[in-house]
Amino acid sequence: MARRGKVQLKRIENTQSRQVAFAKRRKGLFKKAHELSVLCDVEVALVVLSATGKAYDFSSGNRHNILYSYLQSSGFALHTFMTFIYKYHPGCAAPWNGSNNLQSSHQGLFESLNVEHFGAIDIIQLEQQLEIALRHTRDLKVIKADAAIHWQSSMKSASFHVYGEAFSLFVDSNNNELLVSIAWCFDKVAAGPVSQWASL
Amino acid sequence: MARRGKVQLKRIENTQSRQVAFAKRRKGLFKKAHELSVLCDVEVALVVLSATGKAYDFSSGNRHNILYSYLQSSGFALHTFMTFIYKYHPGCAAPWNGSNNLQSSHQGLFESLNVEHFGAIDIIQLEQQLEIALRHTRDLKVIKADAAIHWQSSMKSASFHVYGEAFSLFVDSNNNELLVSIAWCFDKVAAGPVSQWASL
DNA sequence: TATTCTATTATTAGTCT
DNA sequence: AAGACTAATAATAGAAT
Repeated sequence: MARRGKVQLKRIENTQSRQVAFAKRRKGLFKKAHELSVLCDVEVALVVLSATGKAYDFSSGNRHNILYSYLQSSGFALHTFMTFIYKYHPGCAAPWNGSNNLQSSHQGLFESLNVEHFGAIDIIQLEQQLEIALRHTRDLKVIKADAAIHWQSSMKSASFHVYGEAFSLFVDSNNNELLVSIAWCFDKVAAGPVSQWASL
Repeated sequence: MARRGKVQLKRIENTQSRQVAFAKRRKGLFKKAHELSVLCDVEVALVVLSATGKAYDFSSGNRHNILYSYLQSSGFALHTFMTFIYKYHPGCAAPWNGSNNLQSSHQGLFESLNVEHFGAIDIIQLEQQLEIALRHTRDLKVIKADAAIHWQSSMKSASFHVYGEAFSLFVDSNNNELLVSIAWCFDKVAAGPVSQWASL
């Protein structure tokens, strides 16, 4: 026989029924999401996280997808974190037990990782891992960035990188000030008199 | 009469039919998403972006929602951007035509914004606005950060802020190197010999 | 543009393999 | 646990308003 009445909108208490319902309804929901995106030509992003932590995602395919763009836009920060942590604290970043995409891409060298090829879920899980790793790393106070300041005597300037951004220290010949700038910012972001610095 | 046959899975070409279908199916999809989250006790996050750029979202209510956490986790970067752009280029960040939450929270001072109280869509739209504003600002090359380097003669160090992070310049008394560090990082992140700097 | 109507298709809970 | 069946409910295309 089929169902006796309409479904009540509350948690299905029987575990087995709940799991079966989850599989069926999840499939239905994803189908509907896909249909909506195609029929109505709109962007859809959908993430379902099971009680056991397994994640399922859907996003309408093109690169203009809002969630995709959003994750993409944070890709820079993510890549920076990845490189930074893996380089200086590889142990923390090790336990990748996420989705297949992630594991197959994790071929030892994070520098070669192309975040574009990850799905939304990979990135979310990766970032969560990295946050844990970062917190742990900060607690241990063991981060070391060995990137040296590069001196350019001819330019009377020095450059270094932090967070993936290129910073410059240089002397303003007009007022003899020490300036700090970011590569893309053509004005000083911080300044102080060279005289005081020289007296250190 | 009702429909004649099963629906074809392809873009509905008639604009009016497409818009009606969008309204109906969107409502249906959100209902299904809600049902799934309640019946099966799972997390669901759903974002739909219409062709005209209007965003609709759903996420199962609790704070452990994966999308919510994700957006939450990027709150720092967002807040930094907000503060930075509003402070130095308020005109760019002005046209807030997003959801109600955002407008009601936008009471003049961005410093007091609490990103936690925003919904997913608010944050996505806000970040998009900020990205446009930032790109515009970079193009015009008009960003000026007037934060001065603060010299502490007694500490033989100087500090400045970029991207909301506190940086320090100081001299390592052991090897007479100029060091750059970030506040939370207790080791140097970049270093160079003072002798070379002094000769500038 | 939004809502109602209704014939029809679509989904799915319970059941059985 | 995964799929097939089926009666029953749910969703919705097209039309009217």
